Amino acid sequence: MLNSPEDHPKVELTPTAWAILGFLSLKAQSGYEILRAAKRSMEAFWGISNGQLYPQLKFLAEHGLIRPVGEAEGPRSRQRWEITEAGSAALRSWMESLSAPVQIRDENLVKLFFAGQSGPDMVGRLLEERKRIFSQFERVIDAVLPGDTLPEAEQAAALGAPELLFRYGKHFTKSTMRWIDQEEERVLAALREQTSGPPEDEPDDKNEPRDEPGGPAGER
Amino acid sequence: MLNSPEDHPKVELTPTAWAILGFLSLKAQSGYEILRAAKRSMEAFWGISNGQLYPQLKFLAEHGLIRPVGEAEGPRSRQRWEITEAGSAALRSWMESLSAPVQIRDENLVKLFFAGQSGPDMVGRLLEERKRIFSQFERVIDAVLPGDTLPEAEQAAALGAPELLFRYGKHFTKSTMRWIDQEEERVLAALREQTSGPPEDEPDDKNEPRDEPGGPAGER
DNA sequence: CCCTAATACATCTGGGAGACATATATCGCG
DNA sequence: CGCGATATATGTCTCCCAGATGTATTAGGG
Repeated sequence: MLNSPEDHPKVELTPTAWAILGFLSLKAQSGYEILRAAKRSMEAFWGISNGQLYPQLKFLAEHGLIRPVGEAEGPRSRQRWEITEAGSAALRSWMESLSAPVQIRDENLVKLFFAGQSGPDMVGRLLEERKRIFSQFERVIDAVLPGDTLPEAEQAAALGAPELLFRYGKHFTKSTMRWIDQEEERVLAALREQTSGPPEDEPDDKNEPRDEPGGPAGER
Repeated sequence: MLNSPEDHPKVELTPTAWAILGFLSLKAQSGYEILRAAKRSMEAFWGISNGQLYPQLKFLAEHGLIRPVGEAEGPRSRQRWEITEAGSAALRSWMESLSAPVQIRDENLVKLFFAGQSGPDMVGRLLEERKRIFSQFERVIDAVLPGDTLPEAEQAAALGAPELLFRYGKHFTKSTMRWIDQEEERVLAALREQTSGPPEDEPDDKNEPRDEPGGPAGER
């Protein structure tokens, strides 16, 4: 047959391209539909941006991993795409390849890192903000499984997703919230210490929050 | 005096620039030292890349938020920097400003999202990989607190960090590992179901992993 | 039939990661 | 003392990516 795997020798794809291919493996759809599906289903753990999507669709088509289905009704009208045999094969081999390490960018945590210098109440304020951030995060997660309004094609893949992502998101947010509560107790303890003179005892923990030697502790 | 806050009206800084400023608020140091400190202390939750660091140092100096201390011994030799008054003020107002939402890029999770189509054992393989990823992650976290080898200046800020980051990292990895174990039990259940005919009962959970209604379940 | 909004695709700008390139300091060793 | 190897330190380049913005198309209401 025509499309042997050797037709398109081996192309390096960007992670975004693999994700696009993944969505097209669920069903044939347009770029815009991919965008919305990605936004609803996995925005929390993986972004697909406008600026990457359309060039990548073109690139994937050029390399025979996807093909247009039907005709675009106009130069700027909706165009649906479907995955090819070669695309499915590539996708499977991607699934079996090593994944990139998890990458996190957490500005609130950076602030917390430096907040020690500014005293316990700065830490407290940042923990409050973190609570807000993660309750917002949880709302995003909750939108992943809005009951039974999911399109059929995604329900077909339900063994892995989106239920799995939903469960992970829930686990993740709940666990983070618990950590914040623990840290807030620490802050309260530090504040008590500060107002009532510093006693030497410490609760049950090995990492005692040691005072700065001559530092800018009580500058607020 | 000369450096009133109005000298440098208001500049938008990149998140990386704020982090650099934060490290210089701990102590005067060179770009390379910042790089190493960031790598050791917060690589897991915030990256500072080579390509951003040196241009940003120049930018911060131009805007009077940091200044060189001493002289560079040669055109390409070590140059130490210290934070200025204006820099400290800017840093504090950054700490009080709203933080960007947490951003995560988790390729393994994307694969898991699409893995349902490929059957339970693909999910199982990906969960195994996830375990490896997070045990690696935990080793990074463990390196944050290597006993007492931390430089003094960072120990001075210990109320917030690096102990706080260490605790968060530990909490995060342990929690993720627990989730993986739970999901692996699900996979085992699905595999049992697959080999011994599908019984209708389900363990105690509300999100039952439903079979695909005519799908490519047993294609391996 | 026009106005407006939603849909859909496309482009642009700047931040960020990592590889690579270059320059300097240090150290072992004969 | 000299010389290579390694670690330190700064600088540059490329590509990926997010988000903003721009523009064309479609749908709906009056």
